[in-house]
Amino acid sequence: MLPCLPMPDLPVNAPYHHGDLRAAALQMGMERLESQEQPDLGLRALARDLGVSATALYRHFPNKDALLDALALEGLNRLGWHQAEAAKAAGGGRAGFAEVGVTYVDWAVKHPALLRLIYTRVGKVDLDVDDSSAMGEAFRQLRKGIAALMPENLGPTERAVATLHAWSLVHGLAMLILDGQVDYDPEMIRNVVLTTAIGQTKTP
Amino acid sequence: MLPCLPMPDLPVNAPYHHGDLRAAALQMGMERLESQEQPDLGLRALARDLGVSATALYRHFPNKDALLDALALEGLNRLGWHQAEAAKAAGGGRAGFAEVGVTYVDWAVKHPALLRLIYTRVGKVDLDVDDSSAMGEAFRQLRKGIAALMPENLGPTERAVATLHAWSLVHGLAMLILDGQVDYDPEMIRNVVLTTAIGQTKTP
DNA sequence: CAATCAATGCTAACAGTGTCAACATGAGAC
DNA sequence: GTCTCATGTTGACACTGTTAGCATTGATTG
Repeated sequence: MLPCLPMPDLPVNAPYHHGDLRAAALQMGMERLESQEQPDLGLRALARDLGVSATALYRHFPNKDALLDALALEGLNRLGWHQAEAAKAAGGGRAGFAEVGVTYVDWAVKHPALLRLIYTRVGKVDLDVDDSSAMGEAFRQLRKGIAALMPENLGPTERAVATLHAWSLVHGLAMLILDGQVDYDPEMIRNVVLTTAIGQTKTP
Repeated sequence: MLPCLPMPDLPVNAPYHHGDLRAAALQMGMERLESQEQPDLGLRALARDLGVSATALYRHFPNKDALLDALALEGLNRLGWHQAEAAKAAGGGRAGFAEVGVTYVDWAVKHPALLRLIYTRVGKVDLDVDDSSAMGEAFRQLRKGIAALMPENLGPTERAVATLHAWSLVHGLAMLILDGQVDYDPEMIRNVVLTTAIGQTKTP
């Protein structure tokens, strides 16, 4: 019910004359991503609510896509950090593994617009070419975090398969819940994640 | 290189005086979804290339969303039909199950824009309220097709868990491939899908 | 301290979009 | 033959992303 957040202490950094517009724009975009399901991230709309001209943002982002990429990167870093924390807290073993999966889905449910933005944006970045991009690096870290949960007695390919399996599973689960295909039930998710035989090979 | 497709035999149905514009619009939208990764489905752009006025489409669709919904529904029906065919051809057992999973991912790779549209659109439809919508029905059928692949000696809840697991897995796999996170390798996918223990319960 | 310069912001404008209201056209029904 | 309703068109409004050119300000020099 607070139409305008009353804290005046938002100058995160004030290196230039009117305030840190770039940080302010990212913060406002992030707030919208957190509070609305389908946030309006238009340049003009953002600039208007920031009390600034329509084209002022072009001094900080080359175009709209760059702004969205920056927001997606920030979201990806938050997700990666959150997952790392969960993995640390849950410990190893199947139970801990399931817990981390539940954590992923839980985060997705709590930040639906942000997760959608992440996976919308990362699809448009050419990760093969711009391999050293911040986006690619953040994703590599996320994947590494998932791989770290795997049992240690696996070969490299088995490990890769298991990592891909886990990632696909929780990601698909999150997407289906976000799209309203499945109700969000942590117990159900725990069961689904546990329905995985790590290390099983292809021999039928 | 054909600016105007020269086949005059596109009157799928010609009940009114200028031709079946609705069908023509859907056909053109579908062609763009099939041939381009990020197709331009704007109303004006479509109307222009259809040789028709910008607002003519409003006689057939209440707004842009309705057009996109219609395209998504058509895509969903095609996907469901394709999956049903694959399930019929693959037969039962773990191998057949994996084959159907590979088929799903394969379809997604071949129709990336269409699959994205489907899952973008279905998220905006309120399936709880409009439960009898064509979209909801098509999705229910897809889910039913997946459930039919499960072994028959499972209880209803185990069946639900296994179905959700399978659906999440292939959907997440498809999304990760579409987003460039994972290379498309059918053998890899087969392995990942096989890394699933159907019927395993939650007891650790 | 004063002058310069680059960073930052503003205005005006262009092309494009979705959407509405009002008007025109034509095919089929009486 | 006339009427009517479905279909298509024109014009307009409020948006959007983006660019070019001009204004301002803070910091960096001499």
